Amino acid sequence: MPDQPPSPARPPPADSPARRARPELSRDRILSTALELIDAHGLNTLNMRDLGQALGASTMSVYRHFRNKAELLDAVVDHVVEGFAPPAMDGDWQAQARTLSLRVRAGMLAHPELADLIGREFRRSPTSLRVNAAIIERLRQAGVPRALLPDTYWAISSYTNGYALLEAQSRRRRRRPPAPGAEVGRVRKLAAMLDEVEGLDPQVSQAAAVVLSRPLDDRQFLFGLDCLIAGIEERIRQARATGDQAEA
Amino acid sequence: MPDQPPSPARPPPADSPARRARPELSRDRILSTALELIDAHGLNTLNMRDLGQALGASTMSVYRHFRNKAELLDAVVDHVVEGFAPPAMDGDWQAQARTLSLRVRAGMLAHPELADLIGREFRRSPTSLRVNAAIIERLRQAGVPRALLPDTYWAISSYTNGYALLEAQSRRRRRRPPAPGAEVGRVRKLAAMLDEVEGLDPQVSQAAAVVLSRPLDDRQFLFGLDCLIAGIEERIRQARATGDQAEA
DNA sequence: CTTGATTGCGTACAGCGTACGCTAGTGCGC
DNA sequence: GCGCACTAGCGTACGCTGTACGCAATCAAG
Repeated sequence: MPDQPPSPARPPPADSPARRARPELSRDRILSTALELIDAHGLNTLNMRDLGQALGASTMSVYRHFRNKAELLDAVVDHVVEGFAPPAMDGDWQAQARTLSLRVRAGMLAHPELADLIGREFRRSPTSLRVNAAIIERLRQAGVPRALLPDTYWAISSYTNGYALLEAQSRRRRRRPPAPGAEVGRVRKLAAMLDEVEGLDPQVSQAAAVVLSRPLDDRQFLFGLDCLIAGIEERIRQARATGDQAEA
Repeated sequence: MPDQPPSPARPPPADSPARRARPELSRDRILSTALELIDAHGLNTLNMRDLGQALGASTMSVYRHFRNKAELLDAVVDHVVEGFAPPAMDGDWQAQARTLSLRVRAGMLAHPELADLIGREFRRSPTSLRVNAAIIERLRQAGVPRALLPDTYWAISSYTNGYALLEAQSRRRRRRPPAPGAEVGRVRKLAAMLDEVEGLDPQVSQAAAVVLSRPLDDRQFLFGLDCLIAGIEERIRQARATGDQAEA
């Protein structure tokens, strides 16, 4: 395993009682406190001083458990990504892929402030690798042929990440869930902005406002996801038809 | 139009010769210099002092043209997004959507360091709105029915953004284009990382390494894109078949 | 009790964005 | 020509950030 940061060679003996009046600092406590702060006040406003204070400790104490802020954030992300691990499932590969994608998206939206860190790049931490390997294995077992497995995985990942990132951003903008009747107001507001853009036909800007103000929700996410899955299934059928002997 | 930052009410009369020995500071010159610095040294390392120096000016001079760093970066992004504006095209909607998506992706990959800023969120700047409105209008004219236009737009946008973001990251990791024979090394390296992850069947990690080490390239991008487009086309056909009178 | 390791802490510093006020140069009205 | 209002450019200074470093307190083992 990769060496722990400042190498806690001898971990506290676990049977020792609370060694200090204040609850002891631990990786887990730091992580969950950091996550709370991020969820509450945003990723950008998190700083080490506030984190120390929220923990009832000093700023620098955190550095006994994490080499630096980047490593801390990485661990927070891993903490969230743990939850993406696929449960036992059955059904054809389409159904499973759908469930997996929805699960990842839900996980990202559970912490919109972290979504950027989660979805912006392919992460190589042990946790991320394990979760992704498990997802890939599910797809393989569910019947996606080996030859199409990479294409399938990356296509669905890309769509899921891309959509969830946009969605997370719109949740960050207004911290409350979209009010039921707000649809009209949204369109009008965007239409007003579009009208102020020079060199734009009013007809065009009207149509664009309708499209761009459309709320990003489950229904719309599933539209794209199902289209993508259906398109891939078509390819799989073709592959099976043309080169059947390639299958084990 | 929205008020210019410090309101340059009277712009320099344009016929005036170079008023100083040093080339005069201007929005455009600042923007292109900033973009060069970002491309060369990365987004994170850009700071106002270095930017001033690269311009042959002082740090604070930039603030005469941009209210703050965020606004500057926004303008840099807009500068790049300008290039996404769709050219005149013809062909069915599938072909046009394909071209548009490829164009956006290419634009993002032309500046991998900026990709995060471009693709992470839906931007509301006049430039972004104009470009997006033009793209939507193209899709509409090419025959995407109004009722499916929002779903179609967001699905393709999400996929394109999501894929290009991942791709940009992998370009940032190694500044050189992927060497032709490096494929095997990539797989082995990832396989080694996966082997070190606990609780992972060697068989599974082997399969995952193949999938995850797959380079993100044109071919793979087009696989997902074409699947998505084909899936959407199927929906459009269905819509036309069931409710035909909805069309104008 | 001594020794060595480990956690928590306070201080201090460098890098960042940028508020503020000064200066020198410009075009306009007289 | 002469001021006048305005502006682009600049230097200084401040507050906030991450974190290097060394000391203090704690505890296990000898």
